[in-house]
Amino acid sequence: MDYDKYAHEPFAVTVDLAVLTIAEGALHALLVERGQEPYAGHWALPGGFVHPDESAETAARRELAEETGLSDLSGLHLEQLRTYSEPDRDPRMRVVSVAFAALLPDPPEPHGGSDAAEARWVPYDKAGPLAFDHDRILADAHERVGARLEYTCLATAFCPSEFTLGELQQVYETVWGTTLDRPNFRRKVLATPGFVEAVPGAARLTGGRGKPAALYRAGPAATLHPPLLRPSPEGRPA
Amino acid sequence: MDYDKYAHEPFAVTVDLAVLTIAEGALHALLVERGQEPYAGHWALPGGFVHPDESAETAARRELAEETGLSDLSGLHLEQLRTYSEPDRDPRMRVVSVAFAALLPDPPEPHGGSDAAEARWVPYDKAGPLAFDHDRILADAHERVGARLEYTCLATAFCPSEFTLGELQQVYETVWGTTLDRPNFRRKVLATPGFVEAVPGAARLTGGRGKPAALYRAGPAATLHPPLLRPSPEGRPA
DNA sequence: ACAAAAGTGTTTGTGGTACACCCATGC
DNA sequence: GCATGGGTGTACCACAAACACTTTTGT
Repeated sequence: MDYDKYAHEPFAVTVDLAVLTIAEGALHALLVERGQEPYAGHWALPGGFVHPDESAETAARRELAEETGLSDLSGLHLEQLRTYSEPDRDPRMRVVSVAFAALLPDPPEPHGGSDAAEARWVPYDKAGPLAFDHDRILADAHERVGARLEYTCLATAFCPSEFTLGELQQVYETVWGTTLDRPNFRRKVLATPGFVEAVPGAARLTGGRGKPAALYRAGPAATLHPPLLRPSPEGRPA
Repeated sequence: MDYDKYAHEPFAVTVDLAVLTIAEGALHALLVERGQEPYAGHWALPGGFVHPDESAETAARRELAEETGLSDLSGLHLEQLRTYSEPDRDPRMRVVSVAFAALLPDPPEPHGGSDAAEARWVPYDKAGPLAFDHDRILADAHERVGARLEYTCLATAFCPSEFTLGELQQVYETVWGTTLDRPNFRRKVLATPGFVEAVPGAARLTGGRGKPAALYRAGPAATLHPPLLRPSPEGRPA
């Protein structure tokens, strides 16, 4: 280790955000159209350089606000995914990128911003091919979120502050691509202390028709014990 | 984004390794005594700067070999933990560190090496206080490994290529700090397809006394379905 | 009346827990 | 024989899957 800051080829450190939401019953990712080379005109994950006085987490929130014009980041759940450091992942120079997975309820309309020509919610299946190694980052984020739904209370981060159990269930079904039994899901969630809290007296129509659903808020718990396992990913009827 | 590599204050990118093993029935971490400022004479996690042509993963293996003289890294399991990027975490300059959790079976004796005055296996409970934010990294690694034991086949990475079920159980008990019911553990492991494979005919004495135990190898599976949950971390009798 | 969505009840089976018990080896 | 550690069998309990059924709303 030496002390000369300029002795080595410098590294740049960036953040990339895989921002997910649920709209019209389908998983969507937030993408920006790049305004500059390399990959100008291609779609990419929002992100950018970490400033000298910022942590990666701080930079992630700032970049998201700048590039997409999203102002209400209060409901934003940010989670570090992993760091991508292959030497050739950016053609310009050596760039190490800290990737984040982020979840938003009630997708607001992005505006496009500083470095991005345009920002848009794109259905997850139709998102790609993306610039750099962003296809892989987005896929890693999806996998990670799916896994974390099983044993954490993460699902509430996809929902607005007050939500119905049907909406919560839709989060699981959308991310996992499965269907769940409604009565059993309901029991599981309500039996887990601290997962959700009933909003007294409140109810809301969901599909326009049908019985109004009771409303819930996210509870204080962070982890699920026991976990809410998804139906056997392998052929095993688990 | 601009293209002038030297426009900003440069970042340095390092790796830090929380290398864990089980020795004498207790969890141990691999620590080095720092030979240079800052924190000269203090204990720290092994690690160092990422070279311009390396990924963080490559750098992690190289640094571990250099600093500890460990030559046989074949059984080494490396897993990215997270990236620590607080602006003031290193007093010299802006250093972003990619942390890894690593597991080794059968702890070999480290030699001390290039930048480290000495390298040594230290019982996990007695490891600290460490230099920089390494106490936190080590704690995060422990927590992560404990969680991943539940739903991945990670435990075999703590074991030599051939091991007994008793040894595998000791991995769980040591990392979790609990005791498990032997018959039930055995059934769980054998019922999970691809977790372990029997070595035909082989057996070994373990404690010097007792019935020789059958030997197993790590199987092809990577994840555990259903998971092997640890006894209720909260008071709940799960 | 009918459809749609929320919510309740019940049955059935699997899997985990907690044991008791048998086997093989060293001393 | 006894201690020690490996391995098998079993009874009980809890939970979860599956599905029938009731309730409340809009059209």
